[in-house]
Amino acid sequence: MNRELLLLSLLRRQEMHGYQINEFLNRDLAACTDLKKPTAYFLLNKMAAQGWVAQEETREGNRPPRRVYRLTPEGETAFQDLLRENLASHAPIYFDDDIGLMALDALPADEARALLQQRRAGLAAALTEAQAAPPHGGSLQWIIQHRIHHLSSELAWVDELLGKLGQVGR
Amino acid sequence: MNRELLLLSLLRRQEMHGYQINEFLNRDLAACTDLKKPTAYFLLNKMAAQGWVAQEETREGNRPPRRVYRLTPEGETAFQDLLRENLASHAPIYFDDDIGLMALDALPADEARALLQQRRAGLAAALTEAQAAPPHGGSLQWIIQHRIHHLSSELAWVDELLGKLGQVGR
DNA sequence: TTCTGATTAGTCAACTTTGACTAATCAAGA
DNA sequence: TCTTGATTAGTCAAAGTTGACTAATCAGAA
Repeated sequence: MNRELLLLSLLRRQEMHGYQINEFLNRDLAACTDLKKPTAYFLLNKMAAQGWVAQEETREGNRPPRRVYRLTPEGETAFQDLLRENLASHAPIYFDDDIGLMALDALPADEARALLQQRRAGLAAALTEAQAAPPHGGSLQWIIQHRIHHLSSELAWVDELLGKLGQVGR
Repeated sequence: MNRELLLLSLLRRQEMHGYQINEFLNRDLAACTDLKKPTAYFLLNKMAAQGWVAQEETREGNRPPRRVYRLTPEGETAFQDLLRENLASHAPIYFDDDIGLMALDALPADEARALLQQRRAGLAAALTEAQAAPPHGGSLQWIIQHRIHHLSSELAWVDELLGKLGQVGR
């Protein structure tokens, strides 16, 4: 449902055509979601069938035609319902990412530590990059701050883990 | 790929039949993954076709027959490859959960805060529950500790957010 | 003038995931 | 004796997701 909410919240601010939506997803939201173009169209069509968004074909000058998507009143209601649900609940926290930790003993301790060091480096790089971006005052500011918060937390966790493994492993 | 890794790491420790696997997923791993029964069978069949796991039908006494899945040598190799990849990389961090924060201004500030308080309460309950479980020494210990770490971090984040919204909102 | 890349529209087949369902055996309670 | 719930096996249609692809217009570079 959160992907519908994302699209509805974009359209709520201003009507957009598909290319615009996908540019926004790729440019501004790439770090925050993995919603991709065919899925976006799939969901837009689904929501159009539900009456949450309306499509209108327009054309300016000789430019390629645009199909503009905008929110209907039903869409606004759905948006508010989804928003309330989204704010009130936290995502279940799954750690597919951590599954390897179930089987740490399958590798030599040295190799496992080296691999986790690689993970650490990747996290540190992502954190540096996220922090380097200029402070953002727009609608994405909370998401960006959460991302930084989370990356810091993950980095601290890997360090803690490496510390514990270091003690045990030698 | 991480779901394959999960199944392979289970089978690596001991061969298992489907019911056992799904019981383990529902009982012990429910908080860590959302891998569900039909997906598990789908992946087991796929990996069987790839030669990573072998199936064998057994029957004890009058009990219903069992189809036992076990790792092949190719499966062991695949397991190690996936494990190395898993340990060395961090999951991309997507915040479908946070999408509502893009549209906070769509609700009265008071209501938004109240909804986030609900989220906070849910996180706090999950954290209490996770911490209440007796310290776990088995293969899940790191995952459980990561879960606790993450829940604490999320709780701190929501508190920080509520603090900032409180200042702005009045 | 031709070619490349941005702008606009998607589509499609293949893959993955899931809620809901079927089917059989056996132990134990009512 | 009958019913319920655990143990064992899944299946299936429907929904969601994605990599790769097509098609048209226009501005600007070569």
